[in-house]
Amino acid sequence: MSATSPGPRWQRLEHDERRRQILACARRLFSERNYASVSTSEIAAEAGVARGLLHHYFGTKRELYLEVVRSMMRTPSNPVPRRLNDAPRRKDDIEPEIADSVDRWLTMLERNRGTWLAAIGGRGLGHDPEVEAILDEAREHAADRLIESLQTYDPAQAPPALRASVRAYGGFAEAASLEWLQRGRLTREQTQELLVQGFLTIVRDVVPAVEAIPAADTARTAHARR
Amino acid sequence: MSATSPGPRWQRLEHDERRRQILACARRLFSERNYASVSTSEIAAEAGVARGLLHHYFGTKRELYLEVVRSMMRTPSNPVPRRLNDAPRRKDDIEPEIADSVDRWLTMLERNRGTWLAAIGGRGLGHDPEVEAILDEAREHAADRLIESLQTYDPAQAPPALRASVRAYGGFAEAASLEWLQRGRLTREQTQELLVQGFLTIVRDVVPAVEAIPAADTARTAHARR
DNA sequence: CGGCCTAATTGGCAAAGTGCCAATTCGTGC
DNA sequence: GCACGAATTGGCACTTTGCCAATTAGGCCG
Repeated sequence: MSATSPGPRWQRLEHDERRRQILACARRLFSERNYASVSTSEIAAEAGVARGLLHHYFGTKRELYLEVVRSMMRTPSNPVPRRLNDAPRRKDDIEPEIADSVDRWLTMLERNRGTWLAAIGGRGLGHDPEVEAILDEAREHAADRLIESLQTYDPAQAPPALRASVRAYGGFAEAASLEWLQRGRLTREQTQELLVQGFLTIVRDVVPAVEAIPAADTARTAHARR
Repeated sequence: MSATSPGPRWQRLEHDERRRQILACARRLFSERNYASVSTSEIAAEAGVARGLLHHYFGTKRELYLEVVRSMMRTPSNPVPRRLNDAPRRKDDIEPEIADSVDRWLTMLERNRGTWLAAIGGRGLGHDPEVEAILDEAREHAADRLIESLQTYDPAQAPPALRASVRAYGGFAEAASLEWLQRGRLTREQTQELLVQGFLTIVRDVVPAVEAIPAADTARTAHARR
């Protein structure tokens, strides 16, 4: 702060290093708030550089943002089995490998929790709590209706694990519908079959297996007695 | 433009009607491009009103945007069974009702294709092709690895329906993981079971049923028609 | 050791966008 | 027909973004 010291007013960094530093700051800010409410001045201040420098390195605010999205996507979004060794086997014999790959993937999620939630959770970068809340409410409502149709639980008192499973099926249904409407890799008839059979097997076979596992016993699940 | 005609320079509309008109214009623009690249001036021009009027009706650009999101969410995101009539029945007996509800839901999707794709497709409003492309590439890559692990097809030559089903499972996995990491309705053990059993039943039981249905003859058949 | 030379970095300017409010204009009711 | 209220406009102040010329750090060569 003392203007008497004749030291350099700013430090010169190597190209890649400065770039990484700015990117890291932008990444943190974009993870917390949505695109529009993060200003380039703010990112520059966070990185301790002049605003013009961002443009020198990334061109425009949008390009910087896209770079952030790319860096986030380095962490996978699905369980990805490690290359299976040796001989081909029957499909119904792959359970151990799948279980293993899912396990490794979940461990990865636990470690990169923050990053993954910022990238995938909250639907794409630019984390926008209000928009999220609106979408979530609609999905939760759909889940209620689906639970109702099972005629086993009152939606308000269904075990959290069941509700979560139904929400997972919702993700399944949305993705399948996109494949039909947007990418055309499914016909309508195939989509229908996928959704119906998917629902039945999940409800009939998968959910009971999940419910057999002890639930988290936090306050939230207290009312959903074992 | 002729200043000679003494007619009113602008027309006065009833509160709700003007509001709906502006909302419709905003909705169209926000469906086509992302939030930041749509300006309030543009929306106002589209609606044929002064920019200040938007603020009179909606406060800020962001509030207008949130209103658009809400209006989009009136169309459901999941198949929602109609209230099941009469007596309770066993879970394994509900297939007809589920099939029916899925069918009605798919019909609704066909009718509201544009709206639904804008709201759900591309993950949330603010349709951003570049961001979408980045996320899609990551998910497609994960699907490749998953297909590899089945040791039945080379990922590059897998039938579109299989690839689509795997992508649907990806949606399932992401939603389940959010339930664990974000909402805490699943324990890690439950998530593991859900993902493993979900994968096995989908691959073992659902995919074969889907593949038994004739595929679209060309890759983009369904996609190409408007 | 000292000046030069390149490239990193800054600071400021112009254009565009947003929020807001006072002034204006339409239309209805008295 | 006139006044009053609500709808609508237009413009002002402020923030943000994109850009570029000027400045300065710090390595290199003599």
